[in-house]
Amino acid sequence: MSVAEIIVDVPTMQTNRPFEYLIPDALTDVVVPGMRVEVPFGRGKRKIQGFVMQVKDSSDFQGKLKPISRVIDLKPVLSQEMLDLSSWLADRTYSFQISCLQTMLPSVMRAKYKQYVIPLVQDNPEVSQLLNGQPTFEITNQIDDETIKLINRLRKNKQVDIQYVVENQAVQVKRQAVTTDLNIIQLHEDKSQLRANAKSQIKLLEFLADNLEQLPVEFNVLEKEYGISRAAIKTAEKNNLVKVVEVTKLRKPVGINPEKTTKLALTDEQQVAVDQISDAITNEIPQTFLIEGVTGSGKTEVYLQTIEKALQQDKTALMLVPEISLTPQMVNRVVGRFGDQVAVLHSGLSNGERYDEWTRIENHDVKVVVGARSAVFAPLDNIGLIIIDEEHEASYKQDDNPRYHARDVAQWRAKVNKCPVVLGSATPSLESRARAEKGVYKLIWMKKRINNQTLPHVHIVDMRDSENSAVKGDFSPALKSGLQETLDKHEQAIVLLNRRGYSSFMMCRECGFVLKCPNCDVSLTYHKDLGKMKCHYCGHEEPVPNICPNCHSKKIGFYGTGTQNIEQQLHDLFPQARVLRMDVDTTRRKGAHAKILQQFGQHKADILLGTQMIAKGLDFPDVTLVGVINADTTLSLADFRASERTFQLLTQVSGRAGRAQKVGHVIIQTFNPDHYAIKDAAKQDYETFFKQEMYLRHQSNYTPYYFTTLISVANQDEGKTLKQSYWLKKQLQTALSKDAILLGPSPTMISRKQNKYYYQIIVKYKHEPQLHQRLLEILNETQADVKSGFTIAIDNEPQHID
DNA sequence: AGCACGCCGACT
DNA sequence: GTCGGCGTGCTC
Repeated sequence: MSVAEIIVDVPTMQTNRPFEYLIPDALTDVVVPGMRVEVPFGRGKRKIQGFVMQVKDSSDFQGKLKPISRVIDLKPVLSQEMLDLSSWLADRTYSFQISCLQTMLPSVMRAKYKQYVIPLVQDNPEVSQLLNGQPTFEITNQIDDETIKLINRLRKNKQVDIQYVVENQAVQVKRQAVTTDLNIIQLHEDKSQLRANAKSQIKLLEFLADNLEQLPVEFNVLEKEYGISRAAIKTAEKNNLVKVVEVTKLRKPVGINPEKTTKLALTDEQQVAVDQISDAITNEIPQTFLIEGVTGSGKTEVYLQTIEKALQQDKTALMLVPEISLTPQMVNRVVGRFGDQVAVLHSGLSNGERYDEWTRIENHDVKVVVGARSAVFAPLDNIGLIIIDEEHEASYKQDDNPRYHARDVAQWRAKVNKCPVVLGSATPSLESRARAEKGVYKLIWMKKRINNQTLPHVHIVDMRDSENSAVKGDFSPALKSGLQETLDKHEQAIVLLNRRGYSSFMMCRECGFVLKCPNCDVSLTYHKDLGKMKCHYCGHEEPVPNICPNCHSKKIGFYGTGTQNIEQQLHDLFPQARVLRMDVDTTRRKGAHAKILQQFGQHKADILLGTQMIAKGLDFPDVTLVGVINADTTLSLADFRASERTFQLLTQVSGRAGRAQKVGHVIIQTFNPDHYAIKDAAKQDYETFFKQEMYLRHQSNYTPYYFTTLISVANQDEGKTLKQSYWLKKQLQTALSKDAILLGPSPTMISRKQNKYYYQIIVKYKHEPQLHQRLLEILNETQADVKSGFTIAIDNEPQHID
């Protein structure tokens, strides 16, 4: 007897454990751990997807085992390492194991479920009407209640049945591609036969001649990278110049073959770093290194040379970068060094493309994977090195289930693969830096900028000063003249507006009324492009009112500063300057982000205006001025990481000024010029900031001195939410020692989102062996409430508290 | 999640 | 009496 333990695709607490299924004789030796299978589940004829966790030859189950219906994959899609990882992850993040398994795979591998009504009788008028001449009727979630009732009744009376279909979306799509039988001489001959105005044909033949060894090449590559249209290819096909074939395997897109780069000579500091990490790779030591390297100290070269080391030893390497710095600049540097051994997992990929990249990795076609957070689950074998660049970035933590931190996953995989982890940052997170202090991580300093570039001159502008507070707009005289000077010298400037939450809202000057979202407890923000008021949480839209809905006064107007507003001010102050705005609105479209940066890089604009996203890892040699409009908005948040985030942001953005030969200037406008986060950022002095911040974290019992767990509770009914919160707190109290600190319940900063009320409880602790178990029990005990619209979320080591 | 079972009220 | 409302509990 062959039995499989299977995690089924039903994300609830009650089904969050393996279920046993019989492996039919025909599938013995076919069903192996890590494979997806289709199984019957429940009393009806429902079929769902499941993951095989284990295969064994006996079962303790008392009832009758059902057999596996069919296998979805021919070979396992998850290795034993990943299966083990999913168990650990589920436990650590308090999430369902099925959710963990699914996050490890490309989204197209998630099963799609469909239900069809199939007739059991021929002559029922109601059935005939429902089917409407079709053999089956698909049940979608748009079907009205009446029809659902009808189907249920017909089913009870055995007039119809319901068929469940598990669909696998992950099929390799066939793509059209071009190839040719002609050789290079024939191609040139044919080209010369063409009419001179057959531009596309000439272009196509030239391309083919240049890339003969790369054929076949996909249509979409030709279209996107070379502007050769489908029509042109068809014409060429008609004239027997080319052949059109279908390809399943994704070819490496020809266009993004960047110039090969070679190793750069290392500075002493870089050499030390490379040597230490290489040692750990060679000796297979799962040590975590923290490279604390100022901007421009050449961390990337260290990454590249250590990756090379891993490859030399026939190992693979994984490099994580924040989504936002996954720019062509960055990617080209890696691909330039390692060529087609690299797979890049960026957000610009379609789901199909992502699946193709995943397949390439899974097939061992690549040795290096570069990607954002989720790339930490890349199906690499024999990993020799894991790098996490900009280690402090909050985006490494996923903010919905499973709430994992890529750093933790990386360290887990490092242990299994016996390889080092390299964390790199100019402004490490407090916890990482503290671990380095304690010797848990090995600290590597890189204090010198390459070519001894000088650090930018930073000027802090006190906005409380009379000359500054008297100004109408948001630009102090100092920033204005700084910008003017930069423009005069034909150099470029970056203007940072801290946080988008600070954008325009509507307030009545007569009664103080603020226009708010009807579903969420936030003010609506004005979107100039839509000409509407919009909620950032639920997407609710409404027209801009011209009289106050409360007191009917006409004195309702915009307040606050958004990027659009600042852009207007820039136009008014410097009419001749070309301004590029980069924020959530202008970068919503895929690829828009890269396009804006490219334009700016080509000096097609003088000023780049934007939010946080312009602060990261960009390297524009002509930028000599960075202006920060409002340094303090992140400071005033009621979050224990507020200072850390402010410091990191200001340090990062200041690092953008004056690379290459030119001296950079940074002008920071603030209402808190004496705050240590701002003063230390101005001096680019991480160590001083670290000491001060550690002292304050110690005072207020926060990370890294204490562990934190955030539990948030939500319900449509505010009273119920509060009652549940207090019950929860009491439950926790009984499980915790006197040393633990229990805060709340308190309403979240946005206390109502999508018509649900949110309350949170914070647990701060040093050693609470009971806590984990108690939280799991609580999750189990609250199952009934979850069904009635109640939610409970547990965030282990939250990145922000709001 | 989806389904059955079971217990209540208001209908032919 | 019975049809159908939803609360509860189970799924290998």
